Amino acid sequence: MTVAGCLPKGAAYQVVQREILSRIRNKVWPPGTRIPGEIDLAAEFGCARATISRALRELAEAGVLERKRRAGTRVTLNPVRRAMLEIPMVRQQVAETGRAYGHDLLFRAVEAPPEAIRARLGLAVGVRMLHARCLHRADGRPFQTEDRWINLEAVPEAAGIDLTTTSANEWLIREMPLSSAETSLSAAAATDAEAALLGCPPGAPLLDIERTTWLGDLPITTVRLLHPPGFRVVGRV
Amino acid sequence: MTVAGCLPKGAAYQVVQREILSRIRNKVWPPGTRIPGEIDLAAEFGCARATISRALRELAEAGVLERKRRAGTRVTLNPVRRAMLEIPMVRQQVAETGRAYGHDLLFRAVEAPPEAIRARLGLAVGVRMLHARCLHRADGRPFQTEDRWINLEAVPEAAGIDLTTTSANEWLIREMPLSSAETSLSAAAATDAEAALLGCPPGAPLLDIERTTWLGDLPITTVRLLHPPGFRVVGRV
DNA sequence: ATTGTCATTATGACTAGACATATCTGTCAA
DNA sequence: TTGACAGATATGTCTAGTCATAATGACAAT
Repeated sequence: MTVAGCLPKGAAYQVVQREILSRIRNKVWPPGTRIPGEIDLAAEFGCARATISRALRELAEAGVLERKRRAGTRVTLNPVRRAMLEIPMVRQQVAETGRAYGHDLLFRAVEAPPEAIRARLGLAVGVRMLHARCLHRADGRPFQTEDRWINLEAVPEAAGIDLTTTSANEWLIREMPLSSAETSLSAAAATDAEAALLGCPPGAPLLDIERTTWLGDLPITTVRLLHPPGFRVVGRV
Repeated sequence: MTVAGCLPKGAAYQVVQREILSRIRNKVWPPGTRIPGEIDLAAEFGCARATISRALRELAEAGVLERKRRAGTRVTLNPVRRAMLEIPMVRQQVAETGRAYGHDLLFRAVEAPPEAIRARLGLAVGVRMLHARCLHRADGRPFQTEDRWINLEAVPEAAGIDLTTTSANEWLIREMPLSSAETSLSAAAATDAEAALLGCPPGAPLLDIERTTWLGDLPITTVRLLHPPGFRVVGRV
């Protein structure tokens, strides 16, 4: 672990990463600079090329560097801010803050989805889906409303679940692991019905999280989650 | 690239990842299962341990697996949904959709921050900060309001910028690369002043993105961005 | 001026083997 | 029964080297 006389704090590839980040910060390598190749850096840091390669690969994944074969490695010119949001299952989210979780099933039917939902999932005209509406509670108080459509062609078993005991979300996470999803966040004004459910005045600003989930190419479910005023989603970089 | 008779689609470590994901999905290895060790998998897939190691390491970073020395590798029991939001600079965000970007500086002063801001950044009582308010436009129409506080103790140069030509955000990204940040999203009702700026009715639901940035331990800036109704932030997993 | 060919070059992936280190387990002694 | 210690084990990291592949730039042919 001989890394150019550095105090060896942590693994060598991390020492390399810290040194590179420090050079970028201190404008030794300003944005846009082409930095030395892996072989040169390996020589400088006194380690194998694979070690440098790992350090650079991870920095590239983080968006700090841009790598291209033959062209070399450059410091990213216009870095994008990335926020990693962790959206846990409602039950855990509530339990983490030490409150009691509960949920009410408000509505359940197998019916034809509205055109917008059908198109979003790319399903055939005339398809019927499982539609469920639900209110999640923390210590009895409204925490989140859920309006979910499930593609029964992809998950026919979903038709048989007792949604009053297991929430659809939990069932889906347990039975359909590793799906890919698109999440979008926006602000919406509470309709009269939503206001009544969430216990806030009509027109109040709600945080609206919508998520559509696929397993491979197969659309599974799309859900709209509404949160009462004051709710925040926090992410760190 | 001999990977157990597989059609070699992509790199070996990716083939391994796909196979592992498929086993988890198909309940060959249900959540909680301890999967075979790296050496066994290397033998099964006919590749080196380093290749298996990389495949598993990345799946662990993605939250699919949990790894512990001596204890082995297990399929994560309660996977968390992660949404990766990319929040580009306003200028790019507007330009990407083919609209013309513009911004107006509404306010600029060096003054004492409100208590909440001061505490959020962990600064001393009585500190003075650069305070700027700004309206960003797309094709002339209001796109985003910005209310920013900059820690002049950390970035004294910021006092000298001409904020009418360069927006504070762009200057900070260019001059202070690689800072860490905490981002939070919520919904807020438009005040009368905000409504006037954004061209929406008072009380309209706005998406509120707040971000606080540090360079190491040093707080740099905190900003509140408000977006008119209809604005969405989209993230993929 | 344009197109095609080809060597060069830097990254990307991989192997076989080594040592490091956290952690679990069983054993033995206080 | 409890605690301390030693061994086993699985992951974590690293090396030195090989082969693969994408992109570039120079040069030649059209």
